[in-house]
Amino acid sequence: MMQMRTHNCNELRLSDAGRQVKLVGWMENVRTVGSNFAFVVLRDFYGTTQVVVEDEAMMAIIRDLNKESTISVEGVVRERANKNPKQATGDIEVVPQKIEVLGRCRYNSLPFEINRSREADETQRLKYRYLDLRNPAVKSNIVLRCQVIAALRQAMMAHDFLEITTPILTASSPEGARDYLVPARKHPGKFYALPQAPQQFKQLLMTSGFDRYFQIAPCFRDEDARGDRSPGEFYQLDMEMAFATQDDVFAVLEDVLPPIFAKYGKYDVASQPPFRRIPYNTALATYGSDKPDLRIDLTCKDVTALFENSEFEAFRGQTVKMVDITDCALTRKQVEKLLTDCEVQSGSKGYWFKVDENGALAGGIAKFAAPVEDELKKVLDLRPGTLVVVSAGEYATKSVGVQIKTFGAACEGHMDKERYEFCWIVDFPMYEIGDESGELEFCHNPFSMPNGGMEVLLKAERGEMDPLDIYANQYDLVCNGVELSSGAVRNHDPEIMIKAFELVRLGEEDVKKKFPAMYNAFCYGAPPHAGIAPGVDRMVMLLAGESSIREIIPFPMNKNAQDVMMGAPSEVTQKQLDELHILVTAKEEE
RNA sequence: GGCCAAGUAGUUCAGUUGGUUAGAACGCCAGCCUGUCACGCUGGAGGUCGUGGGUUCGAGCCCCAUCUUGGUCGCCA
Repeated sequence: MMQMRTHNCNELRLSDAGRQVKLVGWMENVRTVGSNFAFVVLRDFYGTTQVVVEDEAMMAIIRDLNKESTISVEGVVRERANKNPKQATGDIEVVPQKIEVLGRCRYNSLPFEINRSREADETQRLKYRYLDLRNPAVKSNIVLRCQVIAALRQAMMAHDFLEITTPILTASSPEGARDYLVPARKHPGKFYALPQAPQQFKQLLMTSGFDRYFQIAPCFRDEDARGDRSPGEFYQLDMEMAFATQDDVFAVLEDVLPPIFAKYGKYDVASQPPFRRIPYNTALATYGSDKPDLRIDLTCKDVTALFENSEFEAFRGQTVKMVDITDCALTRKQVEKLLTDCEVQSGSKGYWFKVDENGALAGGIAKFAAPVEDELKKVLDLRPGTLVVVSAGEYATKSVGVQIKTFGAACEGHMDKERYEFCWIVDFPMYEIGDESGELEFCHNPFSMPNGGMEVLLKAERGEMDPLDIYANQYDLVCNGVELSSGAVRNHDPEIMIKAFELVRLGEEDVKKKFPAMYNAFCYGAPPHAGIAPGVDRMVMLLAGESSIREIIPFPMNKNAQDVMMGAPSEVTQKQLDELHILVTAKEEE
């Protein structure tokens, strides 16, 4: 036989009995029964097949091998005496005539057991990622990732989008996150930057006359990690459409995403278009979050007015928000534990009271709620069994958002977990008062077209309207409480761009300096255009039902942006530094 | 950078008010077992309890510092 294998380890069935075959794979397990009889589990990418070793020559080879060695097994397929219905190949086994060692595993003790690697310490898993990935349960997320990306590409092409790659080595962008810089050998003292997103390139493509662009785009941002945010690099389904409105962008994603979520997701129900559209301010007021989880049926009510003169100091004169959770079976201890969890996440203390079986307010801060019980009943459902959680103070809005997500997940009957709920968050404010400067600043990004265009900017300039009331044609796509992407109708008009900058005390020179290529390009006739960029990693994470983004990245970095397997980042030679004209002024302690 | 949690055998964990020789499961090694499939049975090896200091007659446990990891806030237009 010339090929290395005739079948894979998930292929042979009862009908193959008697066939001469050759399999290859990893020796996953050996079960010896008696002294000259053993079952060997052979595993490859596709599955496992049992090899039964019955003679001394074969036994000698197996005894000499550590688990996880790769071997080739040539032999005959035989019907099993005892079949295993749990295994796809459980009706047959292979009786070897020849076993060849292909790659010896030199260690009889591994950093973790392959099939239980998900329970192992994460640093060990990342250091030995190639072993971790041998676990089919770990590998399956990477397979899923591949399938999802292929499906996205196919769907985008079907919608007449062209995939165009944009530069990885580009110019540092003055706005946004910290850049990853790359020293330019031929230009001492100058640096390339890795793109935080292909934002400017895709807008330039629109200006070039490409009508619909997309890219599975690598993006690089030097910011700290989170559970759902990988440090350093991530991928976006970046897209942009010329002569398009917000509705056009929504229509494409509402067409592309639900079938992919339904097909590849852990849950088979995905909300159907059109997705709910929730104005940013409404989302904050109703859900305490700009990324609400619509699987949860809880909302918050602002009861600030009722506690203006409260005896409770934490409420008096403060913003007070309440969430009524009907039919809540949580014990007092559980409630307080959950509130502590919320406090860790939001940094703001939470309070509670409940309605007992007689309809009386009890527990927690009931004493302070009692004086306004009648008024509370008008906005809250205070029937027996209702739990009310409360946030107060400067950060009440955000705090109540954390409470809704935490208690919604913990309380029976308030969250239908097995589904994907999409919504658009729309009408983001264009400007805000900066925390540090105390002056008007761009709230999100200066690329977005203000809702109302030049007219509203001029009004604000003349003092006829509050600039804080200007909304941007900007939107977020949210699924199950996860921000999947941000997008906008872009500001393609240099005049409006300059005016938008003038409101934050900048001018034409600043626009030119910050976005020279885009500004110049827009002066040659630009199409109105709009786009969005859903995060591929987060999407796969939702589909896989994982809570850590590292589970769906083939070779993830740890929280501190290190690749412990490759040893990155690492020191480089003095010669390399010299070529790059780099003087290192501080070093990390070894 | 702040806050919270964790760090004990190769791995995952337990370890009582601070008190004898630090345990279990899995893995590993040896022996037994001719139909296992999370094989089984018997035995064995394997520990500077993250590191350094302190309190104490006595510290895995208490205190301080430090390191590492995870979560979270800041940050992420």
